[in-house]
Amino acid sequence: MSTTTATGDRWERTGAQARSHRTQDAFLDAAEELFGRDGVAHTSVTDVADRADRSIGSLYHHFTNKETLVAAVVDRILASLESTADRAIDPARWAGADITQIVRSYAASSLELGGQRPGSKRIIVEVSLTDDVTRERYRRFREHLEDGLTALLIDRSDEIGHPDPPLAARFVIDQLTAMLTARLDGDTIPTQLAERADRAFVDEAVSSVGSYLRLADDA
Amino acid sequence: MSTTTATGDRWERTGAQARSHRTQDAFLDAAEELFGRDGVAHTSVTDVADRADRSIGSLYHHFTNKETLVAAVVDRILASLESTADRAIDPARWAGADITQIVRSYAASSLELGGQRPGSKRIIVEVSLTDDVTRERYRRFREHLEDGLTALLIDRSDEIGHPDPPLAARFVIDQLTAMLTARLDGDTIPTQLAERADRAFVDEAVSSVGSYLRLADDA
DNA sequence: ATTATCTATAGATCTATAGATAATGC
DNA sequence: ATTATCTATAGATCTATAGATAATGC
Repeated sequence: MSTTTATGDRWERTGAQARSHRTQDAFLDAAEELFGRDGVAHTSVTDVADRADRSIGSLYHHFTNKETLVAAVVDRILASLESTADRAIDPARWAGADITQIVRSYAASSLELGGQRPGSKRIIVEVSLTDDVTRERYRRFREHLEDGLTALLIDRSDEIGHPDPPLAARFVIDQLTAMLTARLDGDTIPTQLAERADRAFVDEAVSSVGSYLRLADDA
Repeated sequence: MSTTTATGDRWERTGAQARSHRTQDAFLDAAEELFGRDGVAHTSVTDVADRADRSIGSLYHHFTNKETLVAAVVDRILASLESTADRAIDPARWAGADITQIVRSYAASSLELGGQRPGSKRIIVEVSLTDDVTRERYRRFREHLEDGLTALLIDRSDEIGHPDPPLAARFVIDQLTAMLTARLDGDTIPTQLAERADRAFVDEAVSSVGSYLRLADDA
């Protein structure tokens, strides 16, 4: 029947032929694009098949139902985010770097990654509305990323002039994440944050972090 | 036929009987609740009629189609937000208040209002995805609110130690708005911002604003 | 021989309407 | 007399399947 199986409502690729692999990717690419642009609920499986230049019958050969297709798209997005986050918070990567460098790099690369795939987050947020598994996995991803970044800052407590370094580190990462989210959401929160050029925005964000933490070279 | 007319795709109440008024409110209340909880796309007009304890025929007597019902709900939400914002940024209201008081009040009342109706924003964001008029109106609302708040701060430039008060005021309002948004989105961005108690969060946000602006009583 | 794809369509769900019945208020 | 409401259902749209045809790779 189908070459996909739902393991605990999740998705697993089990295609045999090389053609199968290409077709599944074509469906996933088409689905991700349309889901991100028009929303999952407003995109029909027929739309996805048309966009992928394949038939609706072929789509249902590869995916049990629309839910499975959505889960596959979500899984691909989250897996990519998770691996990026793992690399970003690896202490070894930041050996020798100071807080300003870490913060600047986090802000700049978030904007770059988020700007490349603006629909990804929209998909995750929409699916999370009704799917507990996705909501929880997304929450864990962000928690993992923020915890890792906070730890990088706490490891550099000697640079922090704020009287409570652990609390200040945590707050500053939350604050920065909120600003990056606002800026990346664009249509959702399009204020001055969205209008200012990326570089100027990062500069001001880094400066704000520095003054709140009372970094050594700031005093 | 119908007692609603679509004026430029917008909605106008034209009910005659007292009963009509009550029924329209019942439909709007039911729709707002379900739209906010399950999403507009996942809520059928039948769901709305059932929730309002009225028939589908009655719903279509009052609203031309689902789109008109959605527009009516959106209009009610935005009108409420707009009037709240107008009151919040009235300079007369803040005569004698300093920056810290303004910022604290903005943060506290945003959290209070947003917490009362968590679904409102979700509805606006979902509708904005496909409706240009709503997206633009929501953007204008936020721009108006942020411009007003920024002006209140700039009027108090003598309190600001930052070398560029207009830029600093603008940045700080953006930053604060981003944090409030993150906190209110709860499920969307549930990190430490969401876990900390409202009062502690407001305290830390106000303190952060103070240190970035280099407020007089902070130096 | 097995796997992938296509066309055609069944089945489910949702929006919207028609026409009959009930309530309102002059 | 006018307005509001209800029941029943038509019409549109979407998901999913059946069965025939084409391509793959041992």
